[in-house]
Amino acid sequence: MTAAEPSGSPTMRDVADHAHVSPMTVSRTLRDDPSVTPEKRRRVLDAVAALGYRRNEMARNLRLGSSTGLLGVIIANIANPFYAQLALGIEAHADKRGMRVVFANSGENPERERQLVSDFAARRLDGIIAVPTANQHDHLDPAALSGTPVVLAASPPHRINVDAVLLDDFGGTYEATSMLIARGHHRIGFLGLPAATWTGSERYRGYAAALEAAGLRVEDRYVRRNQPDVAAAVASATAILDQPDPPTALFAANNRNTLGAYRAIRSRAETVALAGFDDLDVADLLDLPLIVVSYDARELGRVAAELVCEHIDNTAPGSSTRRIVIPTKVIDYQQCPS
Amino acid sequence: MTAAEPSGSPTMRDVADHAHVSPMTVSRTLRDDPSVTPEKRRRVLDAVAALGYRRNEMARNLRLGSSTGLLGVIIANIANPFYAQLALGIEAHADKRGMRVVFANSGENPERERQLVSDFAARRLDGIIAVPTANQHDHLDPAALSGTPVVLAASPPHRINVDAVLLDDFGGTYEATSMLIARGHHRIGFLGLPAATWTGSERYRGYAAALEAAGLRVEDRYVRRNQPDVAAAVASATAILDQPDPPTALFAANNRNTLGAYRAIRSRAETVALAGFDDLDVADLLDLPLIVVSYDARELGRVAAELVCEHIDNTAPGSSTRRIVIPTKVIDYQQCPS
DNA sequence: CGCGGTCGTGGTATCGATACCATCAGTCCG
DNA sequence: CGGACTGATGGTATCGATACCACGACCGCG
Repeated sequence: MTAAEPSGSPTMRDVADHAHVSPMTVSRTLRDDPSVTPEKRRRVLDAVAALGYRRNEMARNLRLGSSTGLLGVIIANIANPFYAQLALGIEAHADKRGMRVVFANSGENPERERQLVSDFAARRLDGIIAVPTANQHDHLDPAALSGTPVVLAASPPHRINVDAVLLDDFGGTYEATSMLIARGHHRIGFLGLPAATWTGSERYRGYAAALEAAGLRVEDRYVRRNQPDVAAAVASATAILDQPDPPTALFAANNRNTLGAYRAIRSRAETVALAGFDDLDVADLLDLPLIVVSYDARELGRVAAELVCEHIDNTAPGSSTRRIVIPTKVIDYQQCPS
Repeated sequence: MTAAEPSGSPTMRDVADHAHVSPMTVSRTLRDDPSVTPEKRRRVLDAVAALGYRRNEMARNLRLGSSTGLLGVIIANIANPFYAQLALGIEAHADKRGMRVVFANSGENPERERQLVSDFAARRLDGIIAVPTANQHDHLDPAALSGTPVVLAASPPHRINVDAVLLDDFGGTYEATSMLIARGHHRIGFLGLPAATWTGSERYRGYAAALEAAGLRVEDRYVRRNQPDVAAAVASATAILDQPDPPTALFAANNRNTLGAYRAIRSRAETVALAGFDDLDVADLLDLPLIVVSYDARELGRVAAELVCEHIDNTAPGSSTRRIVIPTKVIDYQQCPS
């Protein structure tokens, strides 16, 4: 070493000094500029290796004004397998575009979600895909995010102007509930999600509409709408089934509730039919008939990535707010014995 | 508007012009410097709101030379619930420290892992926690990453000097296999992971050691070690069980293999005992006795975050390579009927 | 009334990397 | 042999934000 190494990360100037060239030559070498002599190129690369130098992407991006090549994904609950599939779909498309994807977990906490979005925009990610936790979307408005494109997944925008990729929450729930009714169930319980969320209200709407279409009434005592985890779902299902004149079937509004309902039903003597939103990868292994509302979560992610990439490409994307709906498919695991 | 808005993201200078103050005053206002007159403060904040201005964190970090406050996590397979728990544990600790966590998925692709690590280091994240996919760890050496601290999870470092948080792969497998033997099984199949990975070789070692300790021999025809997904695990399990003189029990080296083995066993007439590494959240719902090697994945993440934070704090962390082992616990789901 | 001291504000240099232009050596051709 | 030209290299300004210093206004006190 010709001199004392600087304490912090080595910079391009350090490499230049070490290789006895100018910083410009270092920059060119690392940018694969062909106009660098093989001799100097070698010296630079040696110095880079000797110092463990690594170009500072943030400074580079600042100077170039170019995009960061990053797509940010804010998911509501990393422990939910649905989001894992969503993530894979997003990655599949981003890969083709040569973009990198980073994920952050809001933990279904609106304040955290707000901070994460703000942070992603401040770091100038090229685009953001968010699964909003609450119904307040002001913080997701690109106009308030220096124009960073935003696409919502699984929830439509509320008072802001962005694209969204949705599930057919209403239709899927309607169809599955109707199937229970067609099997002769007239008292059907509902394990739902908070009414303040889009999925929570849509799936409830689907449930209620199916009952109404069959001339049945929604009984509030059969409905619970706030189970944050499987244990709570078990408790709610048990409470519903412990009433006098209990339902003969349950509809669960997502995978957590389906698992909870399954556990509750399994531990009792009477048989209760079960249907639920979200497929389970072990659905066919359960020893109870189960109807699920299934959908291609990966496709949902892929489409969301496609939309956000279109916004990234078009400097003037127009003000068309697109809503794309991913279809759902009802699967009856009673019909297909493993 | 007093003038045409600039096309790109508004900058501090734009805000300054709009508010008729100098960029310095804008900077001070946004930094909550008390030496700004309320009057000008208001003008600045109004301009910020009017322009949708957002401070550029990258430029800010560059100037301040301060840390980014980001912890990067590179996980091997986002679809594996184990990693979701790991992520939650990391987040729990990072939250307490006021750090943000971003995740990236290597998809068990070593080249992708290399790119992601390089990218995280180039963007000057404060620290990296990685679950390495292969046994080649050169790209994870902090010396080659401008000194960015690295902690490995679930796999010890190979020829590099970093801390790691491990599972008791050997012990857990040994104990569970021994339990199968104690139940009278003398022919035990093994669904493993690639031998080139740490977990793959350790879990195989545990299996083999348990057999040997009981005076049994490892039969190669009972061993398959490369099932990348559940379907492949089903196929391998079926192949093992279809042989003449088949095993009466199987050990599966991770949750994918356990599920695959379960499916294979379930579709045949004879009963086959099953044990596996990784707990399943539906383990108690399966209609077959099941032994699992369980552990606190969240704790693993928490400890990894702790270690990497210590490195971030200590400017000279010493060269002690620590390895912390998270204990495993064997759970017998036959014993605790739901 | 003048002098030192605070307080609010703006100018300038800088973080690390690169675009642009200047420069200088070497080459080719009229 | 000289001038124009190509090609490698270095100097300078800049991206957006902020640390540091400088400056003018205002205050109180002798």
